[in-house]
Amino acid sequence: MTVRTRFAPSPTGYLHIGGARTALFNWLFARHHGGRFVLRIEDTDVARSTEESVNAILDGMRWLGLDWDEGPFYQSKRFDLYREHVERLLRAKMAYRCWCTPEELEERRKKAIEEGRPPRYDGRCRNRTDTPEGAFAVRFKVPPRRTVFEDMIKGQISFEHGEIEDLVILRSDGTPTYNLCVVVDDATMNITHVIRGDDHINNTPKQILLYEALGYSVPSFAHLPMILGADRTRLSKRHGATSVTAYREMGYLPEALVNYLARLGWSYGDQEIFTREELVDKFSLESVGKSSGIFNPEKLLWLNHHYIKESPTERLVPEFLRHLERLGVDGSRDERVPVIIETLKERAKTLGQMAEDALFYFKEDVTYEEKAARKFLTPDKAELFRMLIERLASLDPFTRDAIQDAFDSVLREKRLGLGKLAQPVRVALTGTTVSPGIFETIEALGRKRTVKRLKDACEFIEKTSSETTATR
RNA sequence: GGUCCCAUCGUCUAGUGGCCCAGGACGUCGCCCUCUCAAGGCGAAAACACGGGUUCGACUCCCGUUGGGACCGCCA
Repeated sequence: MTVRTRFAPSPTGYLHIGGARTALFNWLFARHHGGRFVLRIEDTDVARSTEESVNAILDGMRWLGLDWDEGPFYQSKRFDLYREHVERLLRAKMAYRCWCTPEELEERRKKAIEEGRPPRYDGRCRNRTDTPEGAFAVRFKVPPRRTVFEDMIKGQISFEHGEIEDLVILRSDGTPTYNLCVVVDDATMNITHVIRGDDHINNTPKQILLYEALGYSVPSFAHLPMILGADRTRLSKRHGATSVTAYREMGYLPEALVNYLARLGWSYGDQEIFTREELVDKFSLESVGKSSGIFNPEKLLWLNHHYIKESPTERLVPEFLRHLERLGVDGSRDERVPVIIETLKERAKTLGQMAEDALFYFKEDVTYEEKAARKFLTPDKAELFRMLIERLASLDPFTRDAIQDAFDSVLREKRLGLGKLAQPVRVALTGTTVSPGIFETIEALGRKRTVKRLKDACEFIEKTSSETTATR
């Protein structure tokens, strides 16, 4: 039998980091076994589901490269199928009508909690023979025994049915509920392995009971440990960015996120970096851990940095331009872009940061950081800058090696170390004391701008030195 | 509160009874390299929750305690 897995998000928000990992593990498992990966949208809660959310989820999946073989299927389009199944259970007396209203149930629940009893449905409509007027829900009759199943990650798990209440499978408005839909869908879509978060463990016995009642074979289950925030509670908005989209917007690479998510809960010896192919090749549920993991943004950042460094420059160009644009710079027609990226690759942890760091290359005028200017743009530098301008003007080709030669010749003549010239030039060109290596910076900035900025710096020096003399 | 799940450095983890006075990675700290910042190299601090068993021998097996988490809906 070929492996079939599925990812079944409910479209009530964006693709969450936790959801993305569930999707990834399902995808990896299917791909590893040469199986099929199915996408299903669980939108039975019509009120909370939105199309916008569906699109966000699909976009997120595509961006991460999690392609699906079938779907997306929408539960909202399969209501007839679910109702048929409910009918079947009703006819077999495995389910019954319940006329208790949500308000009554809520009241009983409250009372039960107050009296210290478990807040469970008391089954009062179970053996009811009359058929009152009004809307009714349908409940599944949970048989009195225990259910044991073998979880592929957690091992054997067992539940005493006394703990399970007769669950509603059809609401009084005629719409089916989650537990029924999942079972009907997974069964009719021939899902062989249900891989999902372990927050679903408590639903599993109910679902197994439904499979059995409906005469379907029960799939294998694998419950993934949760991803927690730094405070060890379920990862949520309070822990910072949790949507896949947000990471894309910040300039993370999908391969970094995929690699990070794969390693959160799964491991392969001491290996940290995995290509997509390696992941598919090496993934197995046996090496998925049982305990929940805390989302660590620092490590994700490290991986992102790694992938930025390793990516071919062409790969980064379009994304880089996008981030530049958000900062108000159109670099699309600037042929220096690849070279500029080269200078920044090694030090940018995100593409967003790379764009920010690249801003000085594009600005018309440099604004000096006050402290930097005071320290490095001192009167003695004007002469050095002029010598440099002269030599740079005649360089051909204008490459980092040639630029270094120009520096060397000035330095030799003046008997100075590189440090004495590099920092002032850096300030003149970028306005700050931090930038890529000075030769590559100049090469990427280009001759015209370099010369212009050095000249501007000379003017600045003259102006400030005359001011200080004047105040003396 | 009930049910279920979980428990190795701050974090992700390796470890499936002797190879472990516990290995790797992120982060942190120090040193080296150096035109700044990074990158890179080298090094350091840092963990088997606790208590009982089982065993010649437990991080590894069993039980309990403690701690953490999830779920308890006519949400999914």
